[in-house]
Amino acid sequence: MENNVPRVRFAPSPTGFLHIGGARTALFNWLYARHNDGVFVFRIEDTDRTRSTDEYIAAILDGMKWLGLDWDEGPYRQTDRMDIYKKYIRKLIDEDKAYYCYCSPGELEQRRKEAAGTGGHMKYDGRCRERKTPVPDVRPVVRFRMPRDGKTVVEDLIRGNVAYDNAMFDDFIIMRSDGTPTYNFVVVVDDVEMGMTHIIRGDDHLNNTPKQIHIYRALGCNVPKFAHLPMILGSDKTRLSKRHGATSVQAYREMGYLPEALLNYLVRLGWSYGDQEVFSRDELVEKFTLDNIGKAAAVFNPEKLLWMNGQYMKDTPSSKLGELVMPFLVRDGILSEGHALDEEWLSRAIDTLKERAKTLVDMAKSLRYYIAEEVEFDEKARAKFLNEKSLPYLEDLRDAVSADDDFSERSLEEIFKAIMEKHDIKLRKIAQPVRVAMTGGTESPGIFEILDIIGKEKVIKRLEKAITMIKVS
RNA sequence: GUCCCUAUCGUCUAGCCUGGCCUAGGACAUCGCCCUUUCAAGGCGGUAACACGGGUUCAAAUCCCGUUGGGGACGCCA
Repeated sequence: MENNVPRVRFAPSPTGFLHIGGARTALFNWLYARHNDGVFVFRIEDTDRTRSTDEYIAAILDGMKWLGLDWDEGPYRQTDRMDIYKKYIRKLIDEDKAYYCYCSPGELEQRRKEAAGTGGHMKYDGRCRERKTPVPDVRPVVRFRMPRDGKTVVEDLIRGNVAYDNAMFDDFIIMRSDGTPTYNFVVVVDDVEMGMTHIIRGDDHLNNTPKQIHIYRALGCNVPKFAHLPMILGSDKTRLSKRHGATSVQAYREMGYLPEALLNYLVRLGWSYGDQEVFSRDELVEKFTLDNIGKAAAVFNPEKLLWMNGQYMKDTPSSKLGELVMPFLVRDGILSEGHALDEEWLSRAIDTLKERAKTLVDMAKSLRYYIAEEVEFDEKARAKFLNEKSLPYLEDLRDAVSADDDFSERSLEEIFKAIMEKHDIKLRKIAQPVRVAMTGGTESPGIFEILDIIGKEKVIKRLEKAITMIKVS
């Protein structure tokens, strides 16, 4: 044959932001394509015109780009392809594989309710199946003629063979009365037209698959391979939703997560490679295969994601983190827009912070005390450490630092040592008050490190401020 | 209601296909200790799971059946 290049796709519907589950589906498809030197197609399923918006399309594109999931074809939009669908529907009607149905939504809803009440099947009864004449003044839908007996087997790469009794399916609608086609139909037409070889998607589509298989057959096309991914659930084991906290990719972006970390966390929801937890992108591409995917649904655990992000923060070069943290500094009012920082200085500051910061937001927050003119004090910390007791140490330190032309880590250590000896105290007695004077709080990198980063001038200023505060109170 | 999927520590998972190496391994979280100028990080150690019941077998987390739990689908949503 002409070729056997695997072709896969990610096909979200733009009725919301790119969420965690969608991102993972996209990731698995992307990895499959990259691992197998295949083609990754991006398609927007926007046939639901009432709920799809351009804003969401833009947001999903943005999310994909941020995650670095680049596509080889697309994005295709189904609303641009209506002529294609109409052509196929025409064909099915002409071949009597589909037919017009004149039942109104109200009638259908009514019958469904009755069926549910009496324990029967909630499916369309097929009453327009053999109708030869149109009902006047009614815009009909088009239904697909499903077989009434026999079985349909879905050969799933993850779940094995799954058999369905055809008797349980009804003749589903493939075209609405307004002339637009529906999901189960367009998805097949597009996957056929776009030459998809593998359909990797959420588990929630497994039950749709037999219907789609019959469409493939009716169209006279090859059925692709299917791989249905286990779902991602919230902490209470129900479908992941806003109730469980942030679910959109951009929300994590705004909380200061790194795309690589999010991807790494997501890939481990359902996929594993022995005991390994941390994978570079290249490693993932190299190691990803469908047979390491589990079958059971996974619970999304924000704490592990946070840990994962910390791992990536540590391993990201400080210069890179500097670039990444800039927007957060501006957003959180730590730096005014357009104000530049010395790159080398920022890098050094980040060196001291990246081991402890779990997110870019954390880092920005810590950077505040390096950058700001005025320290913001935590009241508890201030009360505990900036008081009469620490006053003499702070005064001594101010005097010594002012006289210290060197202001190196080494000279500072000497100064501290001298003060410790003079007052016969341990380092902690002086380090904590100084830390509070410098940062406003009790948590920070090593005391000599932060003095070095803050710089002599500001150090003296902050010591003065602390001393004044103690004296005034 | 009907159908489909699924089931190892609180959570993500390895092991299951090709039974014995499993007194079930790793990671997050948690607890304790160490390191220490704080908070982290790091190091060391601990608590913690084969859902249940039947089979098959010399032997079952691993194979079979059932039960229960969880999830999903049954739309003129995707």
